[in-house]
Amino acid sequence: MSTSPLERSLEQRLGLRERKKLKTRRSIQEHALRLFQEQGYEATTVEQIAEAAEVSPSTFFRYFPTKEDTVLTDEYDPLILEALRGQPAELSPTEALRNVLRELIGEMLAADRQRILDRSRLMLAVPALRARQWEQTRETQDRIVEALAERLGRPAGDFELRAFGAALIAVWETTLLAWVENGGEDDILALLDHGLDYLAAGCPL
Amino acid sequence: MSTSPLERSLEQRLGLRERKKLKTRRSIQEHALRLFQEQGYEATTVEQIAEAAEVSPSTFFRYFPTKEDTVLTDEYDPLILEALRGQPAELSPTEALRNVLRELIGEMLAADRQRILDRSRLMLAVPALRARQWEQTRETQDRIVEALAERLGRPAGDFELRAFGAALIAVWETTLLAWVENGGEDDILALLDHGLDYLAAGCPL
DNA sequence: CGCGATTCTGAGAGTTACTGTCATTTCAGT
DNA sequence: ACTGAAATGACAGTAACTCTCAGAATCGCG
Repeated sequence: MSTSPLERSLEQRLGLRERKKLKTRRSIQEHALRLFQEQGYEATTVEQIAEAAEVSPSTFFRYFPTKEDTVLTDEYDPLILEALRGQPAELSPTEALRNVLRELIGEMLAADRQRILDRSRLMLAVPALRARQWEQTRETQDRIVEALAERLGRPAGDFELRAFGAALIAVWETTLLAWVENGGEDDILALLDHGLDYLAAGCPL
Repeated sequence: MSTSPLERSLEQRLGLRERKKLKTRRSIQEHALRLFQEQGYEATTVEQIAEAAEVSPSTFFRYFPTKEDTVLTDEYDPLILEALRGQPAELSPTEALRNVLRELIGEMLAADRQRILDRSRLMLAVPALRARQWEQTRETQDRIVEALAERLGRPAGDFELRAFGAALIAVWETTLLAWVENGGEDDILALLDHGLDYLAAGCPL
């Protein structure tokens, strides 16, 4: 008697193969992050990580294209776009984005505060990671600008729109940086609001 | 009869050793950039560059700590600070920075337009270079913020000041990017003014 | 000019992140 | 159980660096 698809989706859901893959992936990532904390990022070799996770170096690279990717699996950026498209059309871009950021950051912190703080610290401390992170953020910025262009019916390359996106991301990065530097003790949402208000006021100095 | 220090400072100024070093450095850099243009950045190995410049790979690394540095020797960023400190104290930071950027970009373009365009294109096209460039720009941003803090008598870590610096740099990067994408045909100063005005107006959308 | 001290250079060996190939093992569906 | 597909590990190779060391070029001084 074979199990029905329904039962299986409840009990195991994924085949043994898939479960093993997920487990291996998590194992590699956890050992990597642990070793980075213990010995530093550069001082930790892929070989060590592979050994700790009990896989061969070849397998490591099948799961993570680069050593950096063990830190930089960024699940949040795609969510921003989704949330942005979900915002009511009558809101101005500024308001919509403020909502989106508030929502996501709220959830994010509630779920993972300490892990986010640790990872952010690592990313800010290691040049290679910082660089990759910025690259990723830039892509998100571009996609936000595209989404806004669509929303406003402006051309995709619109200069003001791009400047807006860049300035917004800059404020967000400043906020995150300030928060991390202060050990995660500030109220990051208040800080962000402050930054956005300041930006909307034309950055008076 | 020995030459006086004065004469030497006009005629050779530097010893043979120093002159050779400068020559070697320039040679390596020129061959590197040429090869990058011809075959692409990643496809060009340090060994090839060294061979073209008629030095050993060891020597290459004595002159440039990394392959990236052959492209990224950035002589402009330090000038910004100097120019900023030279601005009259009664100008607002915004005005002062606008002046500084206008001055420097004007000079820069007058001297080297095509080379700047080529190098910028390369830097924007190659991820590794983009990343390093951003890192460098960030450092400049930090120093600008420090200089402004001093100028205004605010604490160095002032959040608004940092947000200002970040937004300003973001607008500048957007400007440069738009200019390069359009083949350097726009009036970059007009574009920059537009961006700065837009920022000062609070990025209305 | 000559000579010792300093600096520059090239050769070579080693490390590490990554890529590609291929045989072996492990799982999935029948 | 059996077969095709996917995952794995061993291995070889590349390229960017790093370190060391011996020899050559340059400099400063008498």
